[in-house]
Amino acid sequence: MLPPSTRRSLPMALLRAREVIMAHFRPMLARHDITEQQWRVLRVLAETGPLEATELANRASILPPSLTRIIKAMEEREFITRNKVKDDGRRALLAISPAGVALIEELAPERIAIYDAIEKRYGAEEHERLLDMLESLIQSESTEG
Amino acid sequence: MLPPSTRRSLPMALLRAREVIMAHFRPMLARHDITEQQWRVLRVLAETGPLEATELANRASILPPSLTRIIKAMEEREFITRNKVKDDGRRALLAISPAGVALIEELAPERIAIYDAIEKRYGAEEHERLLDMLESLIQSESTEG
DNA sequence: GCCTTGTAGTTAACATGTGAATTACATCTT
DNA sequence: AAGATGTAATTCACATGTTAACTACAAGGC
Repeated sequence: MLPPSTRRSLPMALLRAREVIMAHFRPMLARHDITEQQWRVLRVLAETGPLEATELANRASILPPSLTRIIKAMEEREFITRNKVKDDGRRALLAISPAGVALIEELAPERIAIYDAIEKRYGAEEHERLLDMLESLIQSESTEG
Repeated sequence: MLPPSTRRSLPMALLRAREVIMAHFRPMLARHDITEQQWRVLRVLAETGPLEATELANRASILPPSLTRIIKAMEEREFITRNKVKDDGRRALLAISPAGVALIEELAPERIAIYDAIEKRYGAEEHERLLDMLESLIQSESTEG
């Protein structure tokens, strides 16, 4: 089997695909002075409710050292809160604040419009199939292949 | 249309997919003390021949400021060379050195083995289809949708 | 109770991502 | 030829990615 060229390798294709998609969201995030990762943290907490750092890191696909810094910044801006867990001095519960919820709600319409535009350009069925295939790939690679 | 949950959004799926794939390559790169981006630069130059910085940045999907730093580091390690272009003092041609070629050749077998293992786990046909779909997505988003 | 082992989170060090500003050249215009 | 405009590359400032080391705490074994 030939070594894949950079023109057709899975890592490069995934990277570029993500770039072109995120390009549509960046202006929105920049206008509200939040990063892509901060946005992911907010959404996960909004959807899931309070979480400990490890679980939050997994769900938002952010590494622990990055999450530590992100949490600190977002606490200062009062988008999230942190409360120590009784019975275990190591853990802390992270939760979205009312201001965080407000930000999510403010951005919701634009966010939906962007997603819809992507679906429209690429095709709704293709979009669904692509998501299925990516999830399948993630499964095949993460379950001790 | 509902806002996509973090469990099924294209940006998150692309990010996670890339993570699980790259996890297989990182040990190899770490053993040779090169980063993922340095590896991309080497491969692009090996496949394409000498390039100017802008073209190299595009092909390797690396932003100009990052490329500046990467080039500097790789020049010091003598994996690449740089030659000013006559007639235009701004441009420089970047090329892979013999040591760079040697590194690529040394890693080739392991690289192929990793790709083959991924194809095997995920399915060769699925793999091809996924690449096609990703390229199609990139096209649909980059051509002034 | 003390010691070992394990776990959650943080810190440190360095590389890259990202957007904005800057420098060095080229080219165009008049 | 001087000035305006455009382009290639770099620099700056800050955020995140990444690995390794470290701290703080918990649970289990003796």
